[in-house]
Amino acid sequence: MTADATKPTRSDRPDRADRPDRVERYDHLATEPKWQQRWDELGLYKTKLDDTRKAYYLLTMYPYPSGDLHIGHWYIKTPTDAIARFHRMHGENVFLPIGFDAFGLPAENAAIKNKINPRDWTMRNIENMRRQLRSMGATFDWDSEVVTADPEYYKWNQWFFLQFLKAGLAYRQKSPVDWCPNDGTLAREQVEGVERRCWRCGAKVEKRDLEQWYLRVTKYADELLDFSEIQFPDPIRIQQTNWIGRSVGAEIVFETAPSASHAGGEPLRVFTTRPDTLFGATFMVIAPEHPLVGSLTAPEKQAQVEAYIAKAQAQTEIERLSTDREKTGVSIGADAINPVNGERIPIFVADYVLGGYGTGAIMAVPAHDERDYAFARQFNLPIRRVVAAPGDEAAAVDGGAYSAHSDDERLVNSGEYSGLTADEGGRRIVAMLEAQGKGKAAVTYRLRDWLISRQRYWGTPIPIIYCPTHGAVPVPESDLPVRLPDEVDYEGSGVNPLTRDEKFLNVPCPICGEPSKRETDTMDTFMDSSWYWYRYLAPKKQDGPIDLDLMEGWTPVAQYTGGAEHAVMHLLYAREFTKMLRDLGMTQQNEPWRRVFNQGQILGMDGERMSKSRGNVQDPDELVTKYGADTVRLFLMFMGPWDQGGPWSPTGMGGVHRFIQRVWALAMDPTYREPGDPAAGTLPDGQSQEAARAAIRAAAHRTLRDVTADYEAFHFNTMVAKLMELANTLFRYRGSSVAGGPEWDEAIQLLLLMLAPAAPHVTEELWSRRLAARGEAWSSIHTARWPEVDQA
RNA sequence: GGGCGAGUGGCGAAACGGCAGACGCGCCGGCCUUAGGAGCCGGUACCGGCAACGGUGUGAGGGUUCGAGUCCCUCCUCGCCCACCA
Repeated sequence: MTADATKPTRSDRPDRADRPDRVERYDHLATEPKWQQRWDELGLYKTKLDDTRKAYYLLTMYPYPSGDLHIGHWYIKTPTDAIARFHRMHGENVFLPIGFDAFGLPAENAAIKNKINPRDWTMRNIENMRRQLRSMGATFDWDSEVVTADPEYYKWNQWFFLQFLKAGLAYRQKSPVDWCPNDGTLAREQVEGVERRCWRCGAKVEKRDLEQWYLRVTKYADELLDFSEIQFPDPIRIQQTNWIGRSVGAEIVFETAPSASHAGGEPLRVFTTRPDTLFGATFMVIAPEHPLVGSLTAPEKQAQVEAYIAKAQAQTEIERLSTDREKTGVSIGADAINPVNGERIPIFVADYVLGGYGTGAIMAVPAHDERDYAFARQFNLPIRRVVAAPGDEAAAVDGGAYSAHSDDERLVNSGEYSGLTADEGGRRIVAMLEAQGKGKAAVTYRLRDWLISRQRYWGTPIPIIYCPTHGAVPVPESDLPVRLPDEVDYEGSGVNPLTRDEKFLNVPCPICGEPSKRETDTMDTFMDSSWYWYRYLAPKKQDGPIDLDLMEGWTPVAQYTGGAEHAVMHLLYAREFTKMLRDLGMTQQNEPWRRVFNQGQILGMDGERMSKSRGNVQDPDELVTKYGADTVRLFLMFMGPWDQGGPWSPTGMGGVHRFIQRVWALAMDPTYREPGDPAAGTLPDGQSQEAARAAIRAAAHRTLRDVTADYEAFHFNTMVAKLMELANTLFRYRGSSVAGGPEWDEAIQLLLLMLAPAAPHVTEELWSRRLAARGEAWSSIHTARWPEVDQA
């Protein structure tokens, strides 16, 4: 950068003009836009997808255009950009696309509040975010951009849904939602307080059963537990494993006993992980949602049971599963018969059993399960121990459940199975039940099918038409996309406006032409985010969602980076989606990505999540104007380990800024002697010239070795620290007899190359001056090759 | 409640099981300056000492080891996630 007359820098102010020893200082305001424009003109970051070089697909989670792009977005994107540049310098063909996760609830909230169209709100935010993301000098290939609210994108969500439907991977089922009489379905975050009131109108929130669409992802439960083709950080792998929650046990069929109000003989299936404790079952518990509750409940218990079910429905699953909560439940006035010994045991309905897990019913063994124990104590039910260590058989169970079983324990009080080990006894009991058709070995999962229906406007319409004679009819593929109407009137309420939109609603049945109604639910936005990186490869493709040839060459994605808050949901849904694509025959791939890294999250200065409503967002624009994009980039990498995050604090930004100025000074003016340095111009510790030259060379190559390793391991904070150390070392030699010599020159060259991925503008500027000074033709530092370590 | 992480100077943080605190901020001192909220050099874990040096130190308590910030157990505190926020 040459001194610009319109923008005086510190060094060329008039009162400085008489100071010839002053070094020209780096002016980010002039330099950064200049190079950004140059890179754009040269198309430096447009990826040729059909190139033969080694492909490196680097994917960063696309942002939600919330309208408050904050420093946290930069914290995510900046190191990713540095990784891209690092790989380019290794000669790889790097693809780093970007897009926007444009559907979702916040746009609707803003629309209702401010009476604007969600599309306008979203697109305005996207426009601003594009500008901000460009200002950081990131190497995104904008030609590949994807916006999920674009009909050309969501059309393919609909297409995928229809394929899944055909393949039997999608189905419709009733399931409960949180419902407000004024605002319709509510998200969890829209239900406030223990009172469970609507955030918008304060009305009491109810549960309502709606017909909703599911994707059959539980089909992949076992396969999802296999992580051999995907490198996850350990915590993510563990969280997904727990989420899928594979339990091995048995399904056992109890029968209801005859009573005054009931003939009996009705099968009641339970799942248990401990079939060995079947003789210890002293009662049975069914979930409030269990389909047989109504028919089994004795008339005199009816009122009590109904009241209990109503109460249970007002609670969240998290509350229901809380183990330190007092157990509640009511007897339904019916008994079940234990298939192993014919014993009659009472049936209760209790909320600690969930309708959605296992069979929605359990055999309760209070001696060997903590929850059953607590319930038994609460209701004075018998507790019978059936597993014990030798000599311990008679010991009472009163301190709590005794659930551990070790090798020296044997079954007791278990009829002909007494004396066997728990494992052996369990196996034989299951075998016996199986022979009688009263049970079988079984595996259950905590993972549930993916509920994709949302009672919202701002999402992908589910392409179904309900005909009075033909039922749920898929929209023909040729009629896709089912477009969201542009005109939308919320009438100040959260209720999905599609349900009132006559033009949208009324269509003929595709089969018979009779007047029919469109589905008004839209899709979960996790659907959008489950395949967007495939679309990046051919975002304008008209005749299909994905270019399958490019897909084979570029995916699985080499590296995916994003926030740890997505550990289970997005990162699991997307894996499921890829497996479904495979089962549709579109690909052979089993996993969407090869390697995933999770960065930490930048919180506000108050330690809370950054959001406009909390008023704790840090706007990156101010910082860029003040310090320059390079300083902000470097600071974000330097502040701590990338996977850690933490509260935002700009303290220390000045130190990074100073480092950049020092690099500038080293490269621009090696022979300058600092007047404030008593040792300026002398070699440290009375070193000989030869020793000094060797020391410079050793420092540069040692740094290269360490910095290369740090880039590879995403240890950006120590990478910056090591470059600072090298700069400090070089500063000790600045102005001395070795400064400007060949070893010095090599060290400067390495320093610039190593810094280039992290601080692309200042290094490009210094690089261009360096080439000019040598009379060499210009070429971008970002196309230079990463240097080789020479540890001579 | 459950799952997953994290606790190290005044602050952000370093540290293959091997001299704890690299690097940076802040602070203190010096230099250079008409000037300094610029730049440069030096110091800075804590307690004691002018100093050499001595003692104490990685949330608390136990354990493994020749040796533990690091590995194991118990506990405390904080953060993230728990299926309609994305």
